[in-house]
Amino acid sequence: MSAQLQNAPTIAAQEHTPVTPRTSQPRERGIPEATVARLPVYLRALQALHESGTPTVSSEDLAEIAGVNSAKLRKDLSHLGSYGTRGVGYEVEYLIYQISRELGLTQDWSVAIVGIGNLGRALANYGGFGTRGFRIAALLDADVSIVGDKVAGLAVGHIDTLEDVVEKENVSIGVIATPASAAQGVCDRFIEAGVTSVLNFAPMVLNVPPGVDVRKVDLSIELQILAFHEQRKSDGHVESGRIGQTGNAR
Amino acid sequence: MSAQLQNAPTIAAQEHTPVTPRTSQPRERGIPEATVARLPVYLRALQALHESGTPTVSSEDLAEIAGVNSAKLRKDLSHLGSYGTRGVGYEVEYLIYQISRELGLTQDWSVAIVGIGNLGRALANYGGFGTRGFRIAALLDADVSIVGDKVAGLAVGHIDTLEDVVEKENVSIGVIATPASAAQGVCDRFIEAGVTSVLNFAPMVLNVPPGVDVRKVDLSIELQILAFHEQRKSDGHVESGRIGQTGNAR
DNA sequence: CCCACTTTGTGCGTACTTTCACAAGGGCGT
DNA sequence: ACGCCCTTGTGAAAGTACGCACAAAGTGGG
Repeated sequence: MSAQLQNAPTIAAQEHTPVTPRTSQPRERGIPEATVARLPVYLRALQALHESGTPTVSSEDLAEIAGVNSAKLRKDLSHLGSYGTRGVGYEVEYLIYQISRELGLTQDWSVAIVGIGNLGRALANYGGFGTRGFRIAALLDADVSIVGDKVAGLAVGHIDTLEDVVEKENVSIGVIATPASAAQGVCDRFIEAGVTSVLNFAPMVLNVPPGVDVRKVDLSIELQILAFHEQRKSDGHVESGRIGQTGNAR
Repeated sequence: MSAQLQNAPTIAAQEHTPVTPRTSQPRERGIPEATVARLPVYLRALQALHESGTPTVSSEDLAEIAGVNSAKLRKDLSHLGSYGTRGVGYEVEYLIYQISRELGLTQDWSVAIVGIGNLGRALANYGGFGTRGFRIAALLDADVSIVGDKVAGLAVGHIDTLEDVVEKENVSIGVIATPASAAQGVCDRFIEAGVTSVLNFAPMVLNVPPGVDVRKVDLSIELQILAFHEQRKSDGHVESGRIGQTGNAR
């Protein structure tokens, strides 16, 4: 056997908590976290299909592209509603819309990136943002020698303008790409300014109050997980690995 | 209510498969994937404690720092063996060694990064590598205009030397930081050259044969997951969120 | 209008995770 | 030495996730 982890979870939700109260409506808002994490993967696959002119797709085919089990994919989609047609499959364009809506991508989210080093620049230049419901509202850094520089068409602002930017641009998601030592401070300022969702690239656990979502992406952690599996392979174990691909799930 | 996801899983293992045959030895090699994903987080927390001169730490305190439930932390560590002392806690230095060993960080792993754009540079300059058992053996790119440039002290090589580098430097982990369109091709070459662990930053699912581990980190997927939760908050739901922090787990 | 074929949506069993709660174990003061 | 207090390690319960297998539901041909 073997393994394949594609999409590994080094990013992880910090915790959970029931969510979805006890209201119990028709189809109560209760999409499993694991499903939410895979929806973006399906969305990407669907967009590729759409661009290639494919009108409909079966769960089998879409699952193949997304790298998951087809039953899992159907169950995931069933949480959104019954958008498929038996005997036919799913209409690509319609499904793209439904998933986008569910993920909240039909509205625009303003993002502010703090820490414009190589990683911050990579993020700013990452094409996937603007095209998927996100708008980079500002790039901020503490280093005055780069403040004013143009990155991805935007002038880098000074970190001290964070609060102003958050308010004026209605920033709802803060991205931290600073060194670990500055992360908590930036995070606190984001929260103080009203931001309730933070994407943290700094290698440290952020301390945040209830109500704030933090997702963390840690490059070295991913490598460490790979090292673990790599070690196992040479340990003389007849292990199998993994295949399939979760989508950011954890 | 509230939430905090810290460490979210946008990175996800593609699949699994039993692993750990039917041998059943004393304490068979069977560390849960969820645990493996958290070990790097504990390791980082422990290293911080070590640097600040703390000799021992209780599961309660370490869990607090790492952002997880203390019972979970104890259970995770129990998979490695009994390295704690009741009534006292864990000896920081000893635990660092044990986790490092388990993760395979006591040996050096050679890493080759392909795609030296902003992201590739960010990765190359990321301090967490060298200090944690990883050695960047080569930086490769297809763009001849940057081949030869010095990045993080290394000269960028041409992608055509990939096979040579993998063999000479004994590369065991390949990092793909290229555009999506080039990712599969690079991945195939890595595999053909003998690499069995790949860390993919390109926004696409890689197709790999059994025996190869692929972990994927997708920036836009993380943002989409945050958008989903952010949307829920304003949906008028009295949701709770999450707290705690998984560590790259799936 | 009916039948054969295809593909969805899901009930169900299994496996994995998380968390609680507590017994077992070790240190320290007296 | 004894006993109290603290913290680990873990059994058991609860919650989640996964994937199989199949009934339900459309499609299209005859």
